[in-house]
Amino acid sequence: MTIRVYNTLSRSKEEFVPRDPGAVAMYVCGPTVYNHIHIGNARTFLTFDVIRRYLTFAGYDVRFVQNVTDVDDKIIARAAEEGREPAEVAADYTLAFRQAMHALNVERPTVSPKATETIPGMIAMTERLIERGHAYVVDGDVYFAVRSFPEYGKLSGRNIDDLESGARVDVDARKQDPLDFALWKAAKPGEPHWTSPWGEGRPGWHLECSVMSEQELGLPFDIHGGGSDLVFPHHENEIAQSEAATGTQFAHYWLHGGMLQINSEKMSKSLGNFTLLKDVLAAYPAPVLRLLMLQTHYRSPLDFSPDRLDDATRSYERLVTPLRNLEWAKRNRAAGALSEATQLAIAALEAAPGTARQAFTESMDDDFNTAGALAALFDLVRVLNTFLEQHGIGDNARYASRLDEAAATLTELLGVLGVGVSSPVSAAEYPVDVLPMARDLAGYEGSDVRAAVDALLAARVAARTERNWAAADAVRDGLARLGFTIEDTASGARVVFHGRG
RNA sequence: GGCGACGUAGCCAAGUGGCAAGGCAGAGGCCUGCAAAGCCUUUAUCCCCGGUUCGAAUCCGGGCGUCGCCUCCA
Repeated sequence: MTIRVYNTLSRSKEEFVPRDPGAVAMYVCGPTVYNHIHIGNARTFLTFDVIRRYLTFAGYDVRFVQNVTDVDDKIIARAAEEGREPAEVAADYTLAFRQAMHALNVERPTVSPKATETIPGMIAMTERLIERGHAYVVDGDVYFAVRSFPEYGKLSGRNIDDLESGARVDVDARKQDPLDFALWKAAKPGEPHWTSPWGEGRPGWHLECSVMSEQELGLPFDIHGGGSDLVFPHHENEIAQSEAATGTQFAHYWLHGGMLQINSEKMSKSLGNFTLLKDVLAAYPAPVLRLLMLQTHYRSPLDFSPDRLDDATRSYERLVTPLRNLEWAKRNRAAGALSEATQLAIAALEAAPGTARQAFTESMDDDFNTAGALAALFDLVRVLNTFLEQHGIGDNARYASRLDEAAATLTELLGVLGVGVSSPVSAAEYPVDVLPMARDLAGYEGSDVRAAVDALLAARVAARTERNWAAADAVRDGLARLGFTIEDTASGARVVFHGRG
């Protein structure tokens, strides 16, 4: 199997060949911890989580490095606003970031270095750059000289002269060239600072990624990822620093995720049109948000709206319902009157997992086409649903094992996308409001929510047997108000709790 | 102004030379007391105009429209 990836550096899809056979070294730019992350940030982290998971699924041993920028102008500004120490602000939002990533089911990086723990390496790289004539000192600041690196602009496809004609670069008379950027900044009073050969100061933003990736992965490493808004200047500057300092290629494959948009406009903190990840996850399960984002290719823009989250909720239901139906069918195996499956139906079921796996893999191999991969899973769902619809599970173990294989494949491949399918809500989380309802409608006097729901279902069965539709529907409507849906099956009624009424 | 993406059904979206995936919504049917879940059927002159080709959503040229980067930004 050959994986092809779109490389920003070459502007084309290339066959992915890692530096070391069987292993992948990847680096993804992490957050600057001055606020909670928004769902645009989350999209990028989700994208690279899926890429990492897929590479692992494909058999690679993935070393995944992601920095935390915990010293920066915005953190200092935020701390000043709140009358706190920058380190405190950074620590709080670092924790919040890790919690949010956990909630989104993003796997933890192999290593997650902090900028403040990488200061000696950054000073060393700055010294190397000065020695090699790529950087210069002015009043305690150190700047990288872009004109000293002839390949400057190769990632973003621009040249220094074009950039300068844009007239939006700041004019600082102390710089040799307006595009020169800070490797080291002299600290102003009250700012976090470290001792350096150029006086007390703090590192520039771009430097940490160059240093950490080299320290943790070695050069050149395989994959460098981030949002497409980091291509210029951040990633361009990383390349300039690292390659000027080492004379070695920095990273082989540059992968960039598309922007999340609101009303066709980029979501960003400066525009103020952002939604925080933690707020979305408070209202929708993580798999739903993941599914929404994975239905679009990672490099395309994705317009976000609550309506789309609702659509994704239904898509998610479609993916997990067959798993629920299969479990139900197994539990009630003896109860249902089940037809003998035809050879054709058995053949279809038998072929489905392999077909799905192949289609999934082919899509993912093609630059991580998650939308295509999901289509393969929906096709598998249809086969599973159709078989269960027409034949049930039967007592025949041949069906059971084939159904189990199909379900296991579905679960496994969803897992590669990080879309969890563990039973959404356990009975323990049923609302206590079912108790008074069960007392009124079913005469249930206990305090066990699960038993209360069972009693309500039994009362409804009794009412239906008597053709007392009003009583039966009172149970159904009452449960619906509490967030339960009743599903009548060939082997009895069951409830599905959605957690929201 | 420079550089770069994108425009496929009511909505979202995959597909980059050979009869247009998938999801959501809608319509009809099956099942149901009515529902829910599920199954079956059904919904596209691929932004416009030229060109290349036996054949174009796909390649080339020109329009129109939308977005991103060029400043902190995932």
